[in-house]
Amino acid sequence: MEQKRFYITTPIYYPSDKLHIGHTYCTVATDAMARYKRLQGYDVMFLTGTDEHGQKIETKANEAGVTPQQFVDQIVEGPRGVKDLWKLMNISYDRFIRTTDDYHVAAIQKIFKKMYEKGDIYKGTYKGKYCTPCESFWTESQLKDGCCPDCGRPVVDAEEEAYFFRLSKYADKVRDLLVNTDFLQPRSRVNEMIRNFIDPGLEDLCVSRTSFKWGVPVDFDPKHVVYVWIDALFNYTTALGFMNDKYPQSDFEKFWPADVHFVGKEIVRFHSIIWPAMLMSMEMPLPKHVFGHGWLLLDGGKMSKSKGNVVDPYILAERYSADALRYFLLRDFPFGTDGNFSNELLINRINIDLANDLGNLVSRTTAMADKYFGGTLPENQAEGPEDGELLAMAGELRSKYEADMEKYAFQNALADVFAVISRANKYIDETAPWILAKDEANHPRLARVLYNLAETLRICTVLLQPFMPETCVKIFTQLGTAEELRTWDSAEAFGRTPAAAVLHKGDNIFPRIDAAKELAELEALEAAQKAAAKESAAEEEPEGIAMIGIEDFAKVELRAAKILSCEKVKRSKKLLKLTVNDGKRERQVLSGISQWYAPEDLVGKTIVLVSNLKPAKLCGEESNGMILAADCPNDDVKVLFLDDSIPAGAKIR
RNA sequence: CGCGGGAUGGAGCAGCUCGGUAGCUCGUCGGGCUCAUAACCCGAAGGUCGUUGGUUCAAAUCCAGCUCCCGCAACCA
Repeated sequence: MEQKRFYITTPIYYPSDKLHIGHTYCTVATDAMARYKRLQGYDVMFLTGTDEHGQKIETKANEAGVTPQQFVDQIVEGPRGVKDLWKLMNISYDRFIRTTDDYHVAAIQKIFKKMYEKGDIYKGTYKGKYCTPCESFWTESQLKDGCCPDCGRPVVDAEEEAYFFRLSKYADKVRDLLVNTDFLQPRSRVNEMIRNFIDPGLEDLCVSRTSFKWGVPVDFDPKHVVYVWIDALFNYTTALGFMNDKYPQSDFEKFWPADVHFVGKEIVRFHSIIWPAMLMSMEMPLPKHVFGHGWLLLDGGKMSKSKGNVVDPYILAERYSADALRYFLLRDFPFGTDGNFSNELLINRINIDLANDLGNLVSRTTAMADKYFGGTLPENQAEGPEDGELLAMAGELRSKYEADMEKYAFQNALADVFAVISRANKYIDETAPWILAKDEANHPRLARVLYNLAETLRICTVLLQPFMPETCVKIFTQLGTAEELRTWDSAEAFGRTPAAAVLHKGDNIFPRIDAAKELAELEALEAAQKAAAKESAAEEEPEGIAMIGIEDFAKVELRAAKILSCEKVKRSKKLLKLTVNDGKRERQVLSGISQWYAPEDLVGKTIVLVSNLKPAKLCGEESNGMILAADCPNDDVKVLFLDDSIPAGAKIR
C-alpha cells in the first residue's frame, strides 16, 4: 500500500523585523500537526519560510545602510533570527523557502508570464499619489497626513502603469468554494469574507509595481516587479519544484494540493480568495483547507511594536524551555479564536499541568518503583477494583485525541491527555501504594498498581510527542519505554508494556517555577523593552520643526468662529461634524474629537478656525477648514476655546 | 443602519452546531494523605449564563430588539 501523504504549511513571514510570539504560535501549531501526522505514519511535507520582497524591506534596508538582501539575510539567517528561533522551538520543518531564492524567483517569472499569456493578467493603470521630489508613488493608504510618508511634502494625483489580475473573473467560483465547501475554516471566517469582499464585488488585483525595485522583475517588462500576491502565495508550490528544478517535479505531484495552510486571520482574505482564484487561473488543484487561527492579544489589545508590548519568544523559551512554551501556546488558546496572553497564565499553566500533574506523576511513579521493587516490577501482579476506570480512560484516549487533532482542536486534545494524567494521580490516592508496600502479601497488587501507572503514562507520553518532543524522550527514558512502544500503534490499547517493566527515577521533568519571583523579573525585562521602544520612537521624531519666516505664517489664516451646531458623523468613530459661523457665512467643518467631546459640549462656543484650508472629504462629508486643539498628555485632547466676547470672523495673528 | 467577534460564580475560559441536572483551571474555606516537585486526593461556599421580549412542556443554547467591549474597514483638515 502506498504511504499516505500530508502537506502542511505556515505562512511565509515578513522579515522586516524580528518575529514575535504570534508567529511562534502559528509555527508551533503547524509543527505539532506535522509531528502528529508523522507519528501516524504519514509521509509529511512541512513547509515554512520568509516573504522577503517589497517596499518596506527596501526602505528599512536603506535606513540601516545595507542592501535589502543583506538586511533579510541578517534577520533570517543571523543570530537570534528566524531560523535560530525555529531551532530553539524545535520546529521540524522539512523545507524552508525564501522568496529571494533564485529557483523561486525564476519560477515566479514563468508563472506570471503564463497567466499573462492566458489573458488573466493584463496591463492597465493604477491610480495613486506621486511625490515629485522623491520620485515615489504611494497609495492613498500609505500617505501620512495626506503627504509623502518619506519627506512629508504634498503629493499629486498620478497614474502608474501596472499589471492586473482578473480576480473578478473568478468571483463566482470563489464564492461557491467558500459557501459550499469546508475549504475555509473555522466556518465563522466565511461570512466575513463573503460580506466584506465578495458581496461588494471583487475588483481586479494589481499584481505589479514600478514604484520600488526590491522584488521579482517581470522578465518581459523589466521596469515592473511582481507584487506580493503572486510572489508570496505561489511559494507553496515552488517549494515543491513547481516550475523549477531545485526540487524534483515528483515532489509537486506527490504533495500538491496541500492538505492545509495554517494562516493568521489577517491574511485569511489572501488565502481564501486571491490564492484559489490564481490557482484556478493556472488550472491547478486547490488546497484542501485553509485554517485561519486567532491572535494572541496582550492586555486585550493587539501586540504592536510601538506599544512596546511585543512578547519575545526567545526570552520565554530560554527561561522555561521550548516544550513548556509550546505546550502553553497550544493548551491555553482555542486555535480558531483570539486569546489573551499573559506571563501569569504561562507560569500557572506550567506549574499546574506540567510540574504538579505530569512531572510529579512521573516522579512519584518512578520513585515508588525504585523504592519498593528496585526499579523492576515483579511479574506476579494482581488486579483490583480501582483499575477499571483508569484503564478505560487510558484505553480510549487515543481515539478521543485523534478526533480533536483532526479538527485542529489542539487545546481539546491536550485536555484529553491531561484528564487521564489527573485520573492517574487520583488512582494513586485510591490505591495507596505506600500502605500496600507495608505488607509483603500485597506486593502483587502493588506491582500491578505501579504497572498501570507506568502504562498510562506511556500512552499519554506517546500522544504528547507532537507537542513536547524533548520532554517525552526524557519521560520514556525514565519509564524504560522501548522504541516500538513509543509509536502511534502502540497507544491504541492498554497493556503493551511487558509486565516486568523497568523504570527509574531521574531528574524532575518540569521543576516548579517560583511564580512571584519570575513575574517580577519578567516585568522588569519588559519595562526595559518598553523603555527601549519609547527611546527608538523618540529618535524617529524629527529634531523639531524647521524655523519659518513670518511670510510663511501669513499664509495661514486663523479666524475666530462660533459653533452653531454639531453632530456625530455616522460611519465614523472619531469625527464630529460642526457648523460654524466664520463672520461671513456658515461652513461645515469636521474634527476628529468625538472621543473627547460630545456635540452639546461645543455648541455656542467660540473657537479658532483655520479658515483657508483646502476643502477635503472625510467619510463622505465635506470639511472646509480645521479647528485648533491641543494634544495633551495621556492621550487627552483639548479644544482651544476663545473668550465669547471675541466676534466671529476676528482675525487671529 | 459598513463587516465580524464577544458578554457564563472573584479571575481566565468551556458548553451554544443537534434546546432538557451550568462544567473546567486558578483563587477562597474545610478535610485527607505522606509515594511525590510544599506536590497529590476529597468536600464546601460562590453564577437569575449582559439586558428586554418571543418560540417551546422546557432556552446559556433557537429568534428579534437593546446596552457595553474588542478587532477589521474608513478616519483624526
